[in-house]
Amino acid sequence: MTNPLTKGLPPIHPGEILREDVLPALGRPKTEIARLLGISRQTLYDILNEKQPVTAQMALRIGKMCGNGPNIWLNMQKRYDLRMAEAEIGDKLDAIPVLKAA
Amino acid sequence: MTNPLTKGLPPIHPGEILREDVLPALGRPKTEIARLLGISRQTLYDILNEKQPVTAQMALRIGKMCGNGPNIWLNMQKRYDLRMAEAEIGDKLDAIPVLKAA
DNA sequence: GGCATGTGTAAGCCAGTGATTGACAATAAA
DNA sequence: TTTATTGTCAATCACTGGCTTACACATGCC
Repeated sequence: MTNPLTKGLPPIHPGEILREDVLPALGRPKTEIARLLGISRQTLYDILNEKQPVTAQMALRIGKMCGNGPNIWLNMQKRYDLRMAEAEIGDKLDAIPVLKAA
Repeated sequence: MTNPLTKGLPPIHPGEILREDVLPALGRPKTEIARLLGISRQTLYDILNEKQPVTAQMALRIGKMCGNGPNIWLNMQKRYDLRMAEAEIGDKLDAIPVLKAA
C-alpha cells in the first residue's frame, strides 16, 4: 500500500519543518522555546536534529505553541515512522499472506 | 484542539478492533495468526489486550495481512496515543503560550 | 575587562517499553 | 490419549524518550 506519489521521496522528519520554517518564523532563541515548551533544551535540539521523534506529548506541546494543534506534527511523525519501518522490514512483508474472511 | 465530536468518548485501542472484529472474521487460531505475522504469540496477545501499542512495523504487518494497508492501524494508534497524552499532560498545556510569528 | 545569555554538541544516566523466550494449567480436537 | 489451542505469567534483553551536566564558542551589555 505504498503511495506511488510519495514513492522514493525521502521521508520528512517533523524536526526539519520545526528547524527550517517554524522556529525561524517565531524568531525567538531556542533556549526560550525549550523553556516555554516545558522540555529540556537538549530534547529540543535532538528533535531539531531528527535524532528524536515527535511524541504524542511533544505534538501536544508544539501544537499548542504554534496554535495549529497536535495532529499535523503527529501525522508527519507517523508518515516518517512508516517509511523507516518499511525500509527496515519491507522485505519480510512479502512472507505475510493476505487473508480473506472465512 | 480537542474535537468536540470525540470529546469524552473513550479512546479506542487498535487491539480492540483486532480482537473483536478482525480476528473473528478471519476465523483462524491466534497461534497461527502470530506465526503468519512473524511475531511472537505473546506480542499478539499483548496487542489484543491493549497492553502494547501498534507500532509502525506492526501496522505494516497487520495491514498486509488484512489487505487494507498500515494507515488505518497507525491512525487508530495515533488517536489513542493523543488521548492518553492529553489525559497525562493536558493541564500543563495551559502553561504553554501560543506564539505568533515575528 | 568581566558577566550574562544564547548556541551547538557530547556523555552519561534512568525509567520505561517493545518484543522475545519459556513455562504453565486448562480446554478443545484428533 | 495424544495433539493443538488458549490465556496468562515471569524473566530477560535491547532500545529509546527524556533528563541533567558539562564543555567550547560566540555575542552582547555594563
